[in-house]
Amino acid sequence: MESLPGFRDFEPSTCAQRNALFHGWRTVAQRFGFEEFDGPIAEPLELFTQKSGEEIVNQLFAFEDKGGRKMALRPEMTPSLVRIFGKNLATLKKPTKLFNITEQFRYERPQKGRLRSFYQFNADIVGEASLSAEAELIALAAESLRYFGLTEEHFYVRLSDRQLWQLWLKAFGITDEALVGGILSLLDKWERRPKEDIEKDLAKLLPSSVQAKTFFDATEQLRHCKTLEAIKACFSQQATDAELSEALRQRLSEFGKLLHELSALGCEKFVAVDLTIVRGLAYYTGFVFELFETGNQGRALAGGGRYDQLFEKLTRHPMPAVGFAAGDVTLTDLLNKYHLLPEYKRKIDVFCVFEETERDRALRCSQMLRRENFSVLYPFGETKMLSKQLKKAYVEQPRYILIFTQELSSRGKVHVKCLANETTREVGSEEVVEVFRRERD
RNA sequence: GUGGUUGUAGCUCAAUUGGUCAGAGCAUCGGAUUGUGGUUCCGAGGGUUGCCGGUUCGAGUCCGGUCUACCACCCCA
Repeated sequence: MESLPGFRDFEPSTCAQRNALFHGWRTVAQRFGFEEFDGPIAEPLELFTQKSGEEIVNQLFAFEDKGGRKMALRPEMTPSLVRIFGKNLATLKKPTKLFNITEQFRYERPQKGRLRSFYQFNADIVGEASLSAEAELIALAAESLRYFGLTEEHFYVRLSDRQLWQLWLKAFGITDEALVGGILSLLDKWERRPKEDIEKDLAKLLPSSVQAKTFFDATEQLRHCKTLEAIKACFSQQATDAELSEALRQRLSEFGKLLHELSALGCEKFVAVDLTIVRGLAYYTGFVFELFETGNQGRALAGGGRYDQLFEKLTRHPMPAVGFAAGDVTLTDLLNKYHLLPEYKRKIDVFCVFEETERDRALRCSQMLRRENFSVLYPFGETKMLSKQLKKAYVEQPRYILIFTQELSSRGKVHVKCLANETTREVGSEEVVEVFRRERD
């Protein structure tokens, strides 16, 4: 029987790779002082529909329990985070820096870089309105990739700002919230669809005062801006009133500060201003970013941004927050591509082989060594010839082989073979543990 | 959810136009080797060719359906 579509089996070698990812993520998050938390793997369905709307249900593993409760496997961690920490926001330390490594589930068609069950590294800063939070999260995202040996040759951060986009639309007189959302979602698929289709959709959305063609060309120009100066120049081509100019000046100043802080954090090599990133869902309120392989092959390695209104929406209490998530599927693909995931090999310290009469003695010794934190194997079942046992022992490549024979026991000795230098020592039976303790140091 | 490609042993792959085609290597287990050394040699197990149906004297091979995987859409929290 096979696993369900989009679900994976983790045999020892792939499980070890997965755990290596988890270890790296956890290590780096702790370096930044983020605290690990976790929540239930399933939540009330309502938690997800409140945040994302009813349409989300057909993308969820949603079902009813035997008590008729509507529930769903978690497709992301942010709603749980808001639920858990929204309970006592008033007493929450600010800022609170949180991370977790969770299995998540989305009912979608599996394809490259996307499965139905996957793991994500989530990091969030709650209770910090300043851009220092964005800077630190982007730095954390970059460091979590650097940890595995990836450099600016392999990946980069595309940094954008939904507030700039709102200002841009405002310059065209577009302020209606639903309309802004519609155009932002159009921006999200801008380069994946033919120009004519985009213009057609724009013509339907835009107020009659704005020509689709004009808007498209100007927006196309803004999308390609690589610097803040270019963005400023782009805006200045539009007729903007004093209020808008001042708002733009302030926002560009914030953007500049963020870039500056990222430089101080040693991330200038990784970060590119890139307004083509807007991110699909509407709850992002400010800076947004996505990490990609250089050349933009494949899906995003990580993505996130500021969501200052989500707490209020779900708990009625306002609370600024920024977060990102990085998935294991795209990262594993990338690391495999550059051979940055080591081959897994079980590490055994000691393999015991013994003559039939010495079995109990060998097992006693094995257990003493295990209690001293050494990994120890010995053959199971019917005792075979020493030569056969040794064959098995060598396959495991232990650091040492312990040999127990009747003849050695009669003299109170065992043999300790060191595979590294092919030497054999004769050691007193009672000293074995002490000898290994010394070896360890 | 829509379209395209695909499927042979645990893994990687063979099998002429439909006709001894169900095979090899790796891996696993056993023996050679009745007591201190891996690499050698020999052998064994393991597949209703994804599943269901159809065409045919005969299907791994052709046709239809279905499922999986992959790719492109939709979506991407």
